[in-house]
Amino acid sequence: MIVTAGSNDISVSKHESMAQRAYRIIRADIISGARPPGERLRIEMLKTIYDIGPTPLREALQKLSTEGLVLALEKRGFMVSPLDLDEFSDLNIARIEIEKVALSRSIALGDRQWESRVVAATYLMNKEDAALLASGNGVSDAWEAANAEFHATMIAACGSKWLLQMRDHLQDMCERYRRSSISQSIRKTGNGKRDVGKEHAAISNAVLARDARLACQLTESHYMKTLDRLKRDLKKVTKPQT
Amino acid sequence: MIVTAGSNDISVSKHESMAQRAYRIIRADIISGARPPGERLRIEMLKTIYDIGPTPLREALQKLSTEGLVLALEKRGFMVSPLDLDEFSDLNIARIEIEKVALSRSIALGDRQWESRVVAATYLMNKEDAALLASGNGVSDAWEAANAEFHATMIAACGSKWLLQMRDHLQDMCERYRRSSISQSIRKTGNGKRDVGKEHAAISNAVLARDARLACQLTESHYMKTLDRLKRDLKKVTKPQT
DNA sequence: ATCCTTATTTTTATCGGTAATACTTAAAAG
DNA sequence: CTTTTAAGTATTACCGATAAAAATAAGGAT
Repeated sequence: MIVTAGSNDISVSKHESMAQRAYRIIRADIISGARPPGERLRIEMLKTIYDIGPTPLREALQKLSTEGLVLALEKRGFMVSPLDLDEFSDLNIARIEIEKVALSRSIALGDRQWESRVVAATYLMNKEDAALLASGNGVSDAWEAANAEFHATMIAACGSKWLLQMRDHLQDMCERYRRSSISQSIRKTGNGKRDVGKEHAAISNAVLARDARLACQLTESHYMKTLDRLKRDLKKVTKPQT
Repeated sequence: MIVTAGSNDISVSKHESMAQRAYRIIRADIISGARPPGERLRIEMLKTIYDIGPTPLREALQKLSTEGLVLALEKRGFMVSPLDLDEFSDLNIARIEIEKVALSRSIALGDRQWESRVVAATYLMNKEDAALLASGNGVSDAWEAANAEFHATMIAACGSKWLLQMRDHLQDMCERYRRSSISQSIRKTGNGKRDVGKEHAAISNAVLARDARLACQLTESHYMKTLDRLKRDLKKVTKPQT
């Protein structure tokens, strides 16, 4: 199973309703940064852009406001939620904590089948990490996919769909911050002086050794390193435009 | 600050939009059980009941479907999400795990101000527990409020609004199951042979002693006891009606 | 005679247009 | 310079039209 980076599994049905289509597309556009934080989402404007009527558009925006990606202003329409450094910290705290909980549970509950998935994901991740180190010109889409799959697999056996769903949601929220940072520093270095491959390998070993304590600790510091770099890069971006 | 049982803080504005009004009311009706699980939510029907037009109703239902309280069926409208024992377990696992994380963080980060809030909430809880034990005829609304405030206070200093928000959401989802159970056993016994007051007191002591380990353990078993009773009562209710 | 399949009818969800209402901005007067 | 008023713009909600699905009835086959 291949899981694209930070996506909820929204199946693209043939007979997709206009509301669902609008929701899916606008959501992707917000997370990718195509619709920048703070941008006002006027119905008239969206109507012409996406060629979708006002009613399904409003439904989509309402859904997105429940998720937190869109802000519904009283009698003043909608806007893409602005970026806020404090919220980013908050978001990451929640994400990392939930990830640790899920990881511990996964390690405690995972069966042989799960172990094999871990081994498989680690293998792919290892290859992609090597390729990343070799090429040196930033992360590829393949690496992104392998990375997402790697971390998703580690916690897959946690035994709670809701726990996983909340993690996915938080990850999507974080993704938007990450993209904003990347669009500035244009995916410059692979990962500075970090050897991400080593970190991934260490996590995988701890997981397979069923050492929840160590696995959590490694995962936390793994994410924290990325977080610190993002925070640095984001300090310039967090002025929401009106 | 008084927090009513398991409610998100949806402010009731004077110039509330029809969509928001619909969302708020239908949400409350679903959680309270007024709209039973599995019930189809036809727009025409809701239009006459709530005296709200079809567009804001659809917006409200879309929001609720994002939350998980309502199920959106492809080209077949909406229905109240059916009750499912497996999902209830799932939900509770997530809730308890997040609660433990938040509690640990709260104990580590809480300041004197927070301690005083803990003491205050414990005091009220203690009084309500005593009243509950004395009267013997089931939990009162005052007890419910004190209980919600008690547990909310313990984790209030966790330092992540998102963590708290996710807990609230999960709690609301659980609440619906709880209400279904209660409507059957009609709030019969206070809590069987449990002395909930003792449990609350023990949790409070562990929290004030900054013993995260013990506090988590006590909180977990505290919730698990309630959970087991609910599960027993719910085994009869979980046949979703068409 | 009964059951299954098919066609028709009725119900109902979905979507786009439109009118009314509220807000914002800009300009003019005090 | 501040305040008030008016015009323009955008949001909100209702309505009608379209299309899809469920229900029912009819016809044929076993």
